[in-house]
Amino acid sequence: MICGAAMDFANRLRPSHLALLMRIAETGQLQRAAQMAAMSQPAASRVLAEIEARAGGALFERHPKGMRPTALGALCIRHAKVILEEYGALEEEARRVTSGETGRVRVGAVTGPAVGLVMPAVRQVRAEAPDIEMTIGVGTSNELVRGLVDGHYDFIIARLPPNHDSRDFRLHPARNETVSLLVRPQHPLAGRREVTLAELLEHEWVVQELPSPIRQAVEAAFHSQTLDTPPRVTNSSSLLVVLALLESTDTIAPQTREVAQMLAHGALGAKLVELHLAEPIMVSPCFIIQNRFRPLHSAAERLLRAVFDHL
Amino acid sequence: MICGAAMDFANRLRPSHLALLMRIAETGQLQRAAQMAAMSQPAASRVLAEIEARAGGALFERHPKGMRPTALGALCIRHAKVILEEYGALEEEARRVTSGETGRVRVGAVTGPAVGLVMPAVRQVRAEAPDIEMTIGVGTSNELVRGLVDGHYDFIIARLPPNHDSRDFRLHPARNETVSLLVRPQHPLAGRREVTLAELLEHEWVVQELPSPIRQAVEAAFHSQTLDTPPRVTNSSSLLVVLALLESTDTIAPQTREVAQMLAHGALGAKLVELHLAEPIMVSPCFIIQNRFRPLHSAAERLLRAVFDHL
DNA sequence: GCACCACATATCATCTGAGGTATGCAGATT
DNA sequence: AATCTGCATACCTCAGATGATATGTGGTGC
Repeated sequence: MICGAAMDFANRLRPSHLALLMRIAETGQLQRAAQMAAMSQPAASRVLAEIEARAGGALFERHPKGMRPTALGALCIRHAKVILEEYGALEEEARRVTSGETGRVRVGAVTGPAVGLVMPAVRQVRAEAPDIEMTIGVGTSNELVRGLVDGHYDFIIARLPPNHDSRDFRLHPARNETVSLLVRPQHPLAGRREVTLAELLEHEWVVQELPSPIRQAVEAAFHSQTLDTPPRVTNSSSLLVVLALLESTDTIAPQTREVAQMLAHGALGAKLVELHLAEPIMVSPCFIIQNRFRPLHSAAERLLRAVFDHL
Repeated sequence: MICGAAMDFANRLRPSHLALLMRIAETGQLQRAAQMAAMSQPAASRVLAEIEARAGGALFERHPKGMRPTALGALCIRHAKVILEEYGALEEEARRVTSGETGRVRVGAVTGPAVGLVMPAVRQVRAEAPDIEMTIGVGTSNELVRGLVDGHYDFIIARLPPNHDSRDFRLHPARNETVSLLVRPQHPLAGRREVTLAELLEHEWVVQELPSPIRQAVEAAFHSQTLDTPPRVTNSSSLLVVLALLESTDTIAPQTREVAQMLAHGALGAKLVELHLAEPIMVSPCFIIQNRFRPLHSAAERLLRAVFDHL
């Protein structure tokens, strides 16, 4: 056997070679195949000759009118079709991934921006590129930042925890958040205008535990008016607990404005109202945070742009 | 879109690249993948970097302990498996064709060698390489030579027709043929030893038409003993006619020795016997003939060798 | 016999790609 | 802090692939 030369015939067959073979088979003429491949006829002739040399036999019978595949040639062409098909599929899918038409995005956010920023952005991207798989994580800023560092999130919207070096991140301020106070419609203060904090002191409250930003914001608001903080407080971050209390008692529940509005005015039919405060309660601002050294892939980039659109 | 660079990403992905990707994914380490591919780690690193540049995104996440595929990388690997599989199949099938383990052979022969040479050779090749598809054509030398010139046969075993330029062919003498005379067992001469031609003159004969070689050989045998040719002759080349006459009458039927032996002693159960002649009747010799300028492919080469083995 | 067509061959220039070694860099481990 | 591991980068070499032009060859058709 005259081995040695044909050591790995197929591995040296590049896709362009396969394409040439197919074009020759299609047209039956080397010349046409050559000009389809944007090369000169001699070049095509030589490429074919080299392939045949490595294959160890002729792939085409030379006829005066053109070329017709031999058994070996037909074999190659049969496989070439499959291979090129697969290459095309790979190219197409890769294009869709790199162009952000498909992919997986994982975004994290604290409750307010999750409702007010991420959800609209997700809906927008979902409409534009339905093949993107988006995962929205909601948690505390600390959890989110840890998730970002671990690579669990592509980017997050959270408050900046003090214990992380901000040089590791790329930050963009998100819009300011304010706190709304939710009550049930039967609450004595419901419908009142310009409610002061002092009036709220003696009511029941259900608030997230310290050191949550909302709790901090609420307490800061009282402190800034040299008031004590409300004494009758139930601690819970559970929305379930909050809703249960709101539904059955005259409890006041602070929530970010976005969440409050969703609950009060949304299509969910929750019968809740926002108190009208004399002065707004501001929460420490959120940031859009991404890992400085981990570039976003296209799908994530796309969602991020959508988030910016909704700032 | 930053097109232009990634014009045809997949087409520049060579099989070796795909293999590298798969090895990286398998081992999770660039180094191992590199040494599996018998290359240095930096080379592998650069290859990967180039692929990623063309793909438009990272294919692997770099971890301190190694590499893990990204979504894009997993996509490529998925397709790479299919492509490499197909390349492998192509290589394997091509190897079998070029090494003559499979393929199509078309051989032609006149009756004698068809039975005595080609059939044993075919059986041998069939046993060694069952995937070779063999076609045996039987005909007159003229038909066979025409078929050889037309490319219908890879090679033939025939007598040399005078009207063809023997420089177009490569010739090998096949073994000499002799004619046997078949009769039914009840024939008066059956079992007799040293039958002379003169004794045969007045019997019935069934012989091929002139200018068939057997007819020529028979007539030449009579002429060489200054005898007339048998007068009571039925002309037919049809084996069916011959067998019908032999079965029902005391007709003498000349056939090449191979055919006669197959009929008389074969497993077919034909009740026929060969006459025992005082002097053998020689047929003009056959040649193994191939087209001088059309090289045989491996499967044909293989069958040809088998034919030579049976010379 | 001559023109024509299609493929093959020759020759040259060019450049991509594959490979090597040496070295840098970052995270992890001890 | 020092070391180890694993990948990236820089720089150089070189074979082989690519591509164009010009020319040869072997058929068909007039």
